[in-house]
Amino acid sequence: MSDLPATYDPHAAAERWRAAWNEADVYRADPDAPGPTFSIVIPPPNVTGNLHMGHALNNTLQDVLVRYRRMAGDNVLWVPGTDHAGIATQWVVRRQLEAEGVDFRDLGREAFVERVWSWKGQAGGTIVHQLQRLGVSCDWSRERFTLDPDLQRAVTEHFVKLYEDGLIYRGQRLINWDPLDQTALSDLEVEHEEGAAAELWSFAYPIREEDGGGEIVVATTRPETMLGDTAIAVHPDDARYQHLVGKSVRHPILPRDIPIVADAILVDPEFGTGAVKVTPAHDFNDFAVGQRHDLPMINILELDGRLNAVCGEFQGLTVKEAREAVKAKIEELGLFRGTQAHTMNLGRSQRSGAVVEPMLSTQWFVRMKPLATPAVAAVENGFTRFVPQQWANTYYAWLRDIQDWCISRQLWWGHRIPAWYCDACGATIVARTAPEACKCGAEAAQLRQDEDVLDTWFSSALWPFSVFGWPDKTPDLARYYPTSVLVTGFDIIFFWVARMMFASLHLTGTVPFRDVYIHALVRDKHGDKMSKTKGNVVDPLDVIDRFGADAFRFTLIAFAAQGRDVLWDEKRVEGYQRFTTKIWQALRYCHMSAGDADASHAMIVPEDGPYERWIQARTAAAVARIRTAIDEYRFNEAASEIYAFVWGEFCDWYIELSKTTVYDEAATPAAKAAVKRQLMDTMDVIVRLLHPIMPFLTEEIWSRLPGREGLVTTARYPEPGDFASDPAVLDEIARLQAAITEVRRIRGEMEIALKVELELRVADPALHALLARHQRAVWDLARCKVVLSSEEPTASATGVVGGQKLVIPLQGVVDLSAEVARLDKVLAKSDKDVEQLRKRLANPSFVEKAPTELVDEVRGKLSAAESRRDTLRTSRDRLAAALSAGA
RNA sequence: GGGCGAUUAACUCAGUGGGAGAGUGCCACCUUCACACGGUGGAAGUCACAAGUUCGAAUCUUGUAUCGCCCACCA
Repeated sequence: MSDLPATYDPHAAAERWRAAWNEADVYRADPDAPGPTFSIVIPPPNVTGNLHMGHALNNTLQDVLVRYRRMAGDNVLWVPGTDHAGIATQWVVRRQLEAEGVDFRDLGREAFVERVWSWKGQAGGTIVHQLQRLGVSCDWSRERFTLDPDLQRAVTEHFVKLYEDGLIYRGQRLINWDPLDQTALSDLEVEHEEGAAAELWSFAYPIREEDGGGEIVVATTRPETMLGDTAIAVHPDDARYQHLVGKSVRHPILPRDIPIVADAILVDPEFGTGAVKVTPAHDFNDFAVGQRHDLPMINILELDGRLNAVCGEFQGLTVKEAREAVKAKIEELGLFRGTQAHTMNLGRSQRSGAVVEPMLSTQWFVRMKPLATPAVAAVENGFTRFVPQQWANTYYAWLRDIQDWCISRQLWWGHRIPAWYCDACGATIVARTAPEACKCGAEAAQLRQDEDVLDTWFSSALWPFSVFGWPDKTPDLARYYPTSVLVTGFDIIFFWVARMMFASLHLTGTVPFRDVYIHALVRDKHGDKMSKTKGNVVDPLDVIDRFGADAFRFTLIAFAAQGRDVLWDEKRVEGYQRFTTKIWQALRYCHMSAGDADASHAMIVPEDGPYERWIQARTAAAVARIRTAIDEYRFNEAASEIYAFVWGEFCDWYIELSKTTVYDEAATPAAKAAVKRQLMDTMDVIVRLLHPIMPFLTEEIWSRLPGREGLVTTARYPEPGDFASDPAVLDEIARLQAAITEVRRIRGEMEIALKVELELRVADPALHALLARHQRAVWDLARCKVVLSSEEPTASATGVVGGQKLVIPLQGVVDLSAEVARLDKVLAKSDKDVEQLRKRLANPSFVEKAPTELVDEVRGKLSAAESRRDTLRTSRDRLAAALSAGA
């Protein structure tokens, strides 16, 4: 195999293997195929989206699970797709039209929606292609879009069912209004900006003359809303105001009187003046007061956020302008009563950034309490499990204190609400298909469908089963639903996870997924959230371009410790890119030394040498640890186990040990064949273990291993039982490694080059026999000749392995005072070990109460440490004495 | 106001009851026939602080400090 390139080209490999997977159609699921079922639905990215670090992490995690389960023999399905993302998408196209000088409203609904679809056809696939560059193994034949006809049908079914069950209603309520997008928003779509500077501005309402005159002072951060005030509230126990309850004040600007009411819930008598202006149509707390006291609710705003006709002279002003104008007017009327600095939280639309106005509006709502209760119970009872578990608390907290969900949006792009209003009788008809006629006899022409569309998340909530064709009973639904696991970020537990839970429970009678793996956010290396304004955004595609998808994916996985944010540090990718190089170089070695090896897979254990048995036993242990780690969603652990095995055991030790045979001209062909086969077999195992994390590299290597058929992506994932375990050989090689390391340490610290050949004297026959058996390895790795001898020349270096002394004569090799200095250093450590162990055993309650095995273990350690210390000390003293005698 | 999380080597992070690890960086030596994107060895930490539980605490409890996030929102 001399045609093996000197380096790995991740880009060529990605191209090649993506095409090969497609060609072989290996990720298409078959509901009739055998095996345990493993299914995942992708968190559908917005169709307008571009791949960001969050997507990269999220999808790499899913891909690791999916590739692993597939190789492990499961019947795996990973459903991909995108979300129509109502507001976001409407905005993209709206801006495009504006750039062309067209106001989207002039285009009309039908033409606009058509335009969005055509945009989707051209540009909507961007994120899908970007995901593919990451190497994800979705079943693309099952790709779904939340506005596909099937999924629209599911949404309609969802709406109608909830309506029929009394869980959806239409009503006039206070909602969050985005004056820029001119649509209602749910509570979740409003983000609260903390600590906005504001002023608490006080003014007086004059009490009616017939009620005794005088004034009552209120404070507000929003003076303009006084135009919609319909009450003044005071605390019922507040002595200052008790006599005024039931009386009225005169509105200083508008021609109306306003009652003074007592409300213990709203009013804190300690705060401000203890009197509160009440604007039920523009404040959530005030709205509740209005309901309690049956107050009129006066809407003062147009849909674009400007003041309406109710406001008289202020009509047409923006809220901001009106604030100043009202203040000026009140000062002019002599009613201004002072101001003080104040901080408040400002609600902004998540999408548009506009300041959200609480507004009285007729909208559709989902009654949440009856839906939330079973959703909480399902997690409490373990039908769905959060990983890490702590996120269940977040989920509970939100669902237990939930408000009704406003689901109608004043947009054109989305699922149209399946409700019709009869012009003749005013009836509301909710139906799965457009009704032919009204009960009152009115014909279809007199029925108008609701103009609004549904919150995007109303359709996302169905994703785990709508993608399978629900409400039809499809084979996919039967086989793959409920899904195995949902992998997502904590930021959408409320938006999405909770909603999928209650929608699934209500509509399908089952939880949508067994596990929810919640991963963290990807931040920059300082822990800051990546954002365009901060300019710290890392583009995953750029990382892939520079380092390759394999190194990028490995980095994400290695960073993905449970419950922790991922702090992006490019240095780490560089490190893992080196890991790909290392593996590639290992492959080159295997080929150079074993290119003509027998291609057979068979592991013929009895004929194998000790190093082959050793690496097999180590492989068994590594495989077990790696499988367990992935099974338990400890991704970073799986990554570091593979890394440590490949680099620290296979490359550092097995490959080096294999050279004792590979480069030994005297070795028998059978011995060489066994080593060559082992090299290839271990590469084979490594590549299969690593495939879920580094799919392209491993596929490339697999294709270059002799005798391996097909694709690694369809190969079997290794199991610990595939490899012979051999405790005796593990112990033997551990001693060999310890001896080699001890010699290397002496060489390193005393700066004795490897080309200086040394003698390694061992007095213990057993240890000598062991090292002599591995003389070739000791020679290759430490340049020592092993000798059985209890003679210790004064000029020697001393080491200890397994309680036995190693002596290395150094006469003429090195300055012996260096060995004294080295031994002093080692002794200091050794003394400390002994001291610590003694201290532990000196504690009677430790000996008494700690488990016997542990106490025995510590005793063993102590005697080993003491013997080691004594050995070293004797040598050190002898050498020091000789030196001073000689000097 | 309520809740959650973090604080471990210079840096980025693992480590959920038995005496602290990795990668990067640093120092020394080595161009030895897979790899200098390498090898070998080394230095480096009162595990934020305080108290408690325990024979034993980075790990469990409580408190404190600092940082971050989520929820609620006294006008």
